[in-house]
Amino acid sequence: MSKKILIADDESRLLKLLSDYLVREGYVVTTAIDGQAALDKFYMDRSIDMAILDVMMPEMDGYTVCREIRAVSDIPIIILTAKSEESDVLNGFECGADEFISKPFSPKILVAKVNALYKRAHGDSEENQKIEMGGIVLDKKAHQVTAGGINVNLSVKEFELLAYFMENADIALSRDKILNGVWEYDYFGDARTIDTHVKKLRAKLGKRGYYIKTIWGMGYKFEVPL
Amino acid sequence: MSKKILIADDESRLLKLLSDYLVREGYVVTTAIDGQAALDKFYMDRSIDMAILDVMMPEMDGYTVCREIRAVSDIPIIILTAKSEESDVLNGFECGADEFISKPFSPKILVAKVNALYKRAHGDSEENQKIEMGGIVLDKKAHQVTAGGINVNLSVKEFELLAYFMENADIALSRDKILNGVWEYDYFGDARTIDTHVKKLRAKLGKRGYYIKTIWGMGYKFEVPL
DNA sequence: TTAGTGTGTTAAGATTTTATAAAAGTTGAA
DNA sequence: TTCAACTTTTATAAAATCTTAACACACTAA
Repeated sequence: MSKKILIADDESRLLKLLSDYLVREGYVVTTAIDGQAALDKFYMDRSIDMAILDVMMPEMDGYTVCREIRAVSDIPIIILTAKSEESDVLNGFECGADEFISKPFSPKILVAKVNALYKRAHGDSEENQKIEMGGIVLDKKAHQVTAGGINVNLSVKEFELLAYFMENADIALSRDKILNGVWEYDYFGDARTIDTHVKKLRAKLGKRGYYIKTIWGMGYKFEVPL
Repeated sequence: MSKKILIADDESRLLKLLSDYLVREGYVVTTAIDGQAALDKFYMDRSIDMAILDVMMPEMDGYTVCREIRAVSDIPIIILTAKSEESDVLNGFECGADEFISKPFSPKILVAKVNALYKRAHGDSEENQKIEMGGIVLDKKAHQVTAGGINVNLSVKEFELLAYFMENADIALSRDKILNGVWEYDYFGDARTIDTHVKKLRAKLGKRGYYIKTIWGMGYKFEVPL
């Protein structure tokens, strides 16, 4: 597997920095110092898997390069923007890019986005949105749950809570964690709310409801018995 | 655990606002009104766990402060930028910051990012925390204990007490130390409380219960026989 | 051996935490 | 708007745990 990335930016120091980071992550990097050069390199080497394009470049701007590439290829494209102006964003979406990162940004963020895009493009974790445990099947995409083959009708919060439990099976979860995981960041509500939803979930899941164990003085844990 | 954050910004209103939010989240906040002051405070108090730096500050800008700190420390650093400063990519990239947040931003987002960074920096704290000794397996993540492969059901205090013992195996622990380690800092209760819990622990651990040895006139020690 | 001190055991009740049910508030569709 | 479904809060009951106290027992030193 190649993992070849094309980076185009007219600031050579930035080019070097980005390149270093990505090489360290195991990517093969090709660089270009202007838009025309980027396009040339893209046509020359059709094994390129991803492109990172600065907007402001001599010869040809990033949007144009993006459109040209997109006309013939579906590879992930990341656009680096210097300004977060409305027109830029519109331009960006229209050109068919997958991600935007506005400067300045930390190398970590860039690397994280590159990794995520790469994964998505290569179906590594393909819409793997079905979880099955102990006879409970949770289908995130269809937003549907069955227990022992029988459809269980859950409300949104109940569904999200169950999903959170199943994704963190065998882990003891404090109410705080559950609030952070299922509710909003700054939710300041009563932790007893969780109890109520747990009660409903247990009831709806029937005998399988007690996969959700109470850990007294601590929280809950989803655990399928052996 | 300290959770100490240094915030540097020359706008005192913003400083106060951020500080309030973070204090509410349980952080200890130190503030500085210019870059030099920030650096001074950082050097003065080396227990600071995270820094939030505005770019535009008198005396010394945020990037410089960031670089200075980064030269001697790996703490997470968040840089606050204004839109007009966004073009300063190289500075941003090179200074080694972990996150950039451009003004204006919602305090909610800042708090969320601070929390995320804090977690990441502290090794996710509960990844794979399994201790095994003499056939007793204590899994902090799952909040579960097995002795000889058989599940042992412990209450919270019992669990914490066992964890404390196992983390301090082969060390003689006075009741005072145990109280400080497992109970609240200024717990004012009867030392006999520990005895009661030790008894229950021993009983629940079966024959392995006597790994918890009594040191007469001193306290207890967890020790696995050879 | 014996007094003195520290520890083990037990059980009751005080405290904390969770379950349940019902009321109140929200939201979105008809 | 009104209704219905959902979410959240509140109140109370029920359960589990923690602490205390009392006493029996074990260890140590004179």
